[in-house]
Amino acid sequence: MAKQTGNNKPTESELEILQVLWQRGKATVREVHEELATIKEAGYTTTLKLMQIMHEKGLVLRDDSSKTHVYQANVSKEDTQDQLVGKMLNTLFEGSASQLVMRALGNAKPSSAEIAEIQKLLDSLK
Amino acid sequence: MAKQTGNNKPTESELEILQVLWQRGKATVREVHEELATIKEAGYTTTLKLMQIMHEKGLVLRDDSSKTHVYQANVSKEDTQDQLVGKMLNTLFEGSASQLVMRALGNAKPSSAEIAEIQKLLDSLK
DNA sequence: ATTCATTTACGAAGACTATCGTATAATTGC
DNA sequence: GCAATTATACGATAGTCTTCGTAAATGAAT
Repeated sequence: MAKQTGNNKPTESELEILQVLWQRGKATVREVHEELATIKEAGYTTTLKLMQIMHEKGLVLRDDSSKTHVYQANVSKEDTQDQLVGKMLNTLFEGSASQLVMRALGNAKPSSAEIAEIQKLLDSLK
Repeated sequence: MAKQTGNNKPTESELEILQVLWQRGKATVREVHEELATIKEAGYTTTLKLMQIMHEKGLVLRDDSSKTHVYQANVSKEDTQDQLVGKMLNTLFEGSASQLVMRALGNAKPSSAEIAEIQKLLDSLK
């Protein structure tokens, strides 16, 4: 999995595609496209083009040994999350993680199971 | 303060400018520019142009009663944070606030004061 | 008043994104 | 083998963002 260097962050559309790849592991353009079709409108060639560009950028790997190419993510979900959360921390929360956490928790009304999970993490940080 | 409608989210550069305005309340282009100069390189007219565009978009208010215009934010920091955190929740964390919180906390090494603050919020949610 | 500095306004260039149409290549089914 | 389908490749377009040069307006200083 390629290390992310900071300023090659995926675009909105690329993130949607990465979501599918993270979830499925490997997928063809058609598969990704069908899944995206459930949440947005776009032509098949649009998805194709995006995935080709992502390949050029190194965001995905491609197996083109057979006619129908098979793609997979080349950046981890975790690295991507860290990268974007970090960016957000700097540009919107002055680097204060707790402020971000408060905002996220305050709005999202987490379930008690989620709260317990966070509690556990919090305890381990103390 | 104008309500944010979702798809008019500020760009990266616009966020930098909003940061300054949120902090100072009111500011001229020159003041914003000088402050931005400490963290990035850009010509004066670049900052000016950005702020003019932000004015057209309604992101900032402008008092042009004197030659040197005075700007202030027209979107609240809180609304903007909610908007972008919400977006991130959907596109990167499948809507799970706790996952986002874990990521943010896991990486940012919050101080014990911050931890205590989060603990208080967590207690109030239980 | 004329010059000088500062400010705004305007326009344009370059980069990047997202979108799609069309062409070409490969595979499948008769 | 040939037609139809499916996939990829390529190029073009429209939109947006960032950047800056240059011109025009305003105000200050001598």
